[in-house]
Amino acid sequence: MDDLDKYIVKRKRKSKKFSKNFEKGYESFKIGVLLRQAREEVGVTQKELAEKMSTKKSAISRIENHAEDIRLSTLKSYLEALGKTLQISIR
Amino acid sequence: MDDLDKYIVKRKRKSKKFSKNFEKGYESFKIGVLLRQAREEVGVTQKELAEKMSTKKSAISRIENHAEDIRLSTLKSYLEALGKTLQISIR
DNA sequence: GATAAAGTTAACCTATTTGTGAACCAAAGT
DNA sequence: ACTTTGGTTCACAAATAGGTTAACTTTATC
Repeated sequence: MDDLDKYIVKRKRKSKKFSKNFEKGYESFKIGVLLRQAREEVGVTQKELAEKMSTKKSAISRIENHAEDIRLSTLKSYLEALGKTLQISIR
Repeated sequence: MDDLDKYIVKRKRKSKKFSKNFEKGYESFKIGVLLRQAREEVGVTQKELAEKMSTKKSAISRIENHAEDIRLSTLKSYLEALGKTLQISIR
């Protein structure tokens, strides 16, 4: 079981809402996890990232956990602050 | 000169703002053009698309021309209404 | 087990996106 | 010339994302 799986099990225990959203496969949730993974890969804290994005750590946490939707510009800026880029394509 | 090029030349003639945004390479603009291309490829009108998205043709036009930013969910629903899917990846 | 660092959540407020209706333009067909 | 169809733009209302602060929890470190 990898780290992501562990994390999911843990969150499911803690939060009914999280669990339900996860079953439904909400995009919102998935993008949050993707972003968190990207951040942890780079090894930067929410606070550090927040500073680069000129916002607060609480906003980062919200994006990674709660946020129902996200603007494209926010997505881009989150990733660019990590030195990554967003690839978008249409299939 | 392909259709996209022709379209861009035409819009530049008509609109200073469009032209300036295009030079700057705003994401917002590019995504609109991408979406319009996808729609035209499928051969559906703004009105038809709007109906599938439960919205109005004016909203579609705004997304394709004006919109400065867009929500991920809106992007997804636009494309899904065309029978396409959005691929997102992080580099 | 106290302290600090990292993360979560809630509340409030503001900014922005999206819904909507109406007026308008251009092109195409009648 | 009139009508229809597709598209654009504006103005206003409604919905929602994001900024901010503060209190709280968790985890790590001493």
